Amino acid sequence: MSHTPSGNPAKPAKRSTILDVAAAAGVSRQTVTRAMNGMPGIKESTRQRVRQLAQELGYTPSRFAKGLVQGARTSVGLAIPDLTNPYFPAFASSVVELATLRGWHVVVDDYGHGGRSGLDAVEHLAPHVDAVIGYLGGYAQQAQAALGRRPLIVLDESPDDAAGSINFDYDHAARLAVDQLVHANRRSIAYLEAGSATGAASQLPSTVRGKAVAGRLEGLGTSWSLLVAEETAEAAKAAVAGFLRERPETDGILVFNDLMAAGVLKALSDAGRMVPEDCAVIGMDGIPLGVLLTPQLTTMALDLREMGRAAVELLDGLLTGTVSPGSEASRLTLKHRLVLRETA
Amino acid sequence: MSHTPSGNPAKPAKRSTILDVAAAAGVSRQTVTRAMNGMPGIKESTRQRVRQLAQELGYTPSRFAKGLVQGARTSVGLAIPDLTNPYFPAFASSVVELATLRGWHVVVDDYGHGGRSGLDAVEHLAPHVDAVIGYLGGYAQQAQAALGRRPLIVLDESPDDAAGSINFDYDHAARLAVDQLVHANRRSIAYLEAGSATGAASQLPSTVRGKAVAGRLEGLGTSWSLLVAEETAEAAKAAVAGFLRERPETDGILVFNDLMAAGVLKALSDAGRMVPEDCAVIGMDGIPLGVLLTPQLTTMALDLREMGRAAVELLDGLLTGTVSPGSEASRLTLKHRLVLRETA
DNA sequence: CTGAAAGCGCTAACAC
DNA sequence: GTGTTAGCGCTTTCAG
Repeated sequence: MSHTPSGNPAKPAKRSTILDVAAAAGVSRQTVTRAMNGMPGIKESTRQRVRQLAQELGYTPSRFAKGLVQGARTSVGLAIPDLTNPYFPAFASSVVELATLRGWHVVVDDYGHGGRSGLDAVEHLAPHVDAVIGYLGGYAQQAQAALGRRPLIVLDESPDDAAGSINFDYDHAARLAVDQLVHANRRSIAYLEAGSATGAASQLPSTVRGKAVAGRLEGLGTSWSLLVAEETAEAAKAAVAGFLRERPETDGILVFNDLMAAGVLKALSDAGRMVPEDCAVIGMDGIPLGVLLTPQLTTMALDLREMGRAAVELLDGLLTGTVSPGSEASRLTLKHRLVLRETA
Repeated sequence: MSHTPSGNPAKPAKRSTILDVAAAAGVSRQTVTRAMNGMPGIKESTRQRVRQLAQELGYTPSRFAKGLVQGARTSVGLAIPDLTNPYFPAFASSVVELATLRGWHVVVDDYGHGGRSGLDAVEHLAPHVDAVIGYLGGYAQQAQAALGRRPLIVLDESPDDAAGSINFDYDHAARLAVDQLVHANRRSIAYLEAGSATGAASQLPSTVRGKAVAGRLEGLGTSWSLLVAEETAEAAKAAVAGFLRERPETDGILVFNDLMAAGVLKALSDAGRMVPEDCAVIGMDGIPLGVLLTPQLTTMALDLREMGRAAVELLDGLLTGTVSPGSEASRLTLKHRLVLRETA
């Protein structure tokens, strides 16, 4: 048990500065600097004494003054739509790990609440960071403008206006997934798209991955249906539950992402359908959640650790000037791989 | 190596400062400040022109100079052991949301990689933040020391040395959970603890929640077993799989957290046990994952949004001086509630 | 080994 | 409307 010396500092007293410590120790501020930063050219006893005093006064150097003088330690903004979808923390975890390894720090903004947009997130982050990595869902152009010279790396979005980008080869993913279903002789395939549930009226998917899936399905001349639900497991479950009543013959479902696929599995189970016997399911993302489901989810997986590494390395290149903004090297395209588990 | 011709600002040229913009516009720096910050007392045409130039020069104000002059906009560090366990992002999401609402920004450190500790995380965060909220797994004393006067809020840890703390009433949780099993006539109960798998040799749980569960079980004179596994679904699954072979009579399992409970469910299903008929399972945490599992997980739930709010409000109090460090108001204790779903 | 000066980039307070 | 002065807290010279 340790006691706080001389009472608790209750009110946020004016932060003590280097000068307070210097005065208390009867030395100059440079000596304090030397003591605090472990610099040479100072007597060990002095260092001890100064540090002791600093501790007692609760002195901690101002990050602003330090940054102003020394030049910024890199600070990266990470804009994410929804930490509640396990996909994003998995990605964030990787980014944070690798950024930390480089001595950077990461400011996270989850803009999924209160009707905020990816642009809001970037604007909120902008004053505090040297660069931003983010899933913005559009706005790349304005977001890059808000950052000025500081690089923006956008994910899963048209790369034209950002310094860097990471995209996915959805045609490849769609091909693998659709073919898997078709080769297993699935005849009535549905694709569950994420979006505002405008009813099943719209015949065209709106997301890039949706379009890729549709394209492949059309290309094969397979009969298929489009379903739309909000990007949550619950909404997916409800949408599929309703759909199964209309189209009981459905024997294969492709899903926008794994989280929604979890909801689809629930709907199938509630409807008494065996998976994959009666109906196969393929998700997309490859998050760890998939193996915890019953049956375990077959999915188009991205290597999220690899993605984090790609993002951080790309940013490093942009920051050091090794990679120039908008150059070929600044546009990455990653591919999904088919992970066969139990649902297809 | 590609060198970009002048004209395309590729290399990280020396950041342009307010003076560069002032010079380019032929005005004083104060006018630039007024233009950039939307301050009054400036002709609209001048503002436009200055902003235009700033944009072209890629000028963005130095956060250090600004912070030095204006006093810090609050920056909160969030130290978290593992973004891969859905519990933590759920909590983080809430903290980030509410901090953002207050105009704060949040620097996240996930210290679960590379053998880093909670203390490492705080030390890494310290230079950049005005306060830290964190699951540190010990180290509160040293972490608070590293922060000096800046408040530290520790979660799920002895609160003695931190400015603020949030703890859980595990006795209450253990009572609810154990009684639920006992009243359902479960006779051979096991508790799966998180920790380094030292073999089933140790007869005593090491975590606070483990001790609470053990206490309740002992108090009731029920026969029970202690199991230990690392804090992952996979490890939990393996541990339980092995245990079920030794003790096939097991008919109720209490689990350290929901993630591990997911693994337990898999082990049970692999062993051909029906849940809850053959064996009931109760998790702890109340993360969204629970409802996606099959069968849906019964659990001792914390309201994570509520927790995030409690943490942010407590921090606000500490920062403004409304709450004094170490005072009664700075020590919060939250209770779990039993959420009955399908596994018990 | 220690101290004194200069200045990082910005904005608040006052001139004009 | 706009410019000038001062100074935020720190580290980097450079003297002693």
